[in-house]
Amino acid sequence: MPHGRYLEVMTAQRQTKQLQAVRNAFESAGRPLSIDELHQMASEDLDSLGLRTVYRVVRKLQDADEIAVVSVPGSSDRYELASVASKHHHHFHCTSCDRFFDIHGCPGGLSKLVPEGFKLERHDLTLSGLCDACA
Amino acid sequence: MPHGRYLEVMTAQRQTKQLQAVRNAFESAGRPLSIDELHQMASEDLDSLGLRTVYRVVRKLQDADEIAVVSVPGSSDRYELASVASKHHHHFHCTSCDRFFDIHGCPGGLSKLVPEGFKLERHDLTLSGLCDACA
DNA sequence: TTGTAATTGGCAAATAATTGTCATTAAGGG
DNA sequence: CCCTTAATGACAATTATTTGCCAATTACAA
Repeated sequence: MPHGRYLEVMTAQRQTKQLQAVRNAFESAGRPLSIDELHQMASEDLDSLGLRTVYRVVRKLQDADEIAVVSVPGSSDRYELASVASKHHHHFHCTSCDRFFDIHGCPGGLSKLVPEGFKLERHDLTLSGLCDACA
Repeated sequence: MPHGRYLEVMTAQRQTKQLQAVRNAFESAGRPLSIDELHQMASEDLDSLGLRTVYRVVRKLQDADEIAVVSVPGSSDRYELASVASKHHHHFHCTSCDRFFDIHGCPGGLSKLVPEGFKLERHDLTLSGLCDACA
């Protein structure tokens, strides 16, 4: 049996405090979070939270299309709310605190950069430097 | 003693066929290469080439500023000639063959996307889709 | 050609990130 | 309030990548 959204939807979902703590972390952060950031932030609500559980909750939220993975250059994967991910946007990476932030807007005009014969399907832009707190 | 370019420059450098095979791979590919791609391509010149040696040669070329690392989203690091890296450019990632290609040109106008108080230092753009061979 | 030391390559070991296992806990329907 | 079983968390195990080690090889200066 495939592991996926359908199965999860059919399966009973318990509203555990661990799940809530991770959800709260996404809501309150308002930016893409790594597994470790999620663990740290959600642990403030629930100090007994295990890293193993964070991995499992993240997988479950992914399967439920509640969050989406954000692959970034040079750092580990981040996750963000699907409601945010569904709106085209980009990210800013602070090289000092290693946090990622959402950037709204897009330069556009990228199709003219694509070589002859190539088929453009998506693009990712990462600005980097210092965030307001670190600057 | 620090491990760095200065030391390497002072140390005798032997023109081994392994080093030449890796250099040739960079020259003939004309695109950023992963460790495994380097190993595969250079092995066509020199079938005895060990992966361990590729790691070492890449490190040495980095220390000598002959090549630079290219961090990309969702895939392992690539390396490209410093002469290419020094000219601002971006990359295209083929999701079918997993190869990266150089893109010349840049959309520009990114500073207006930066949030108030943030300091923009660099940016990375990755287009993705299908390369000409896969399309 | 010879001597020396840089280089190589196979394998083990160190890293780092994620997952399997399983006894225990607890959510929530009845 | 129970009872069933989903969920948790500690730990071991796995996976993937990179590096340490060292005997054998080889570049190249003398």
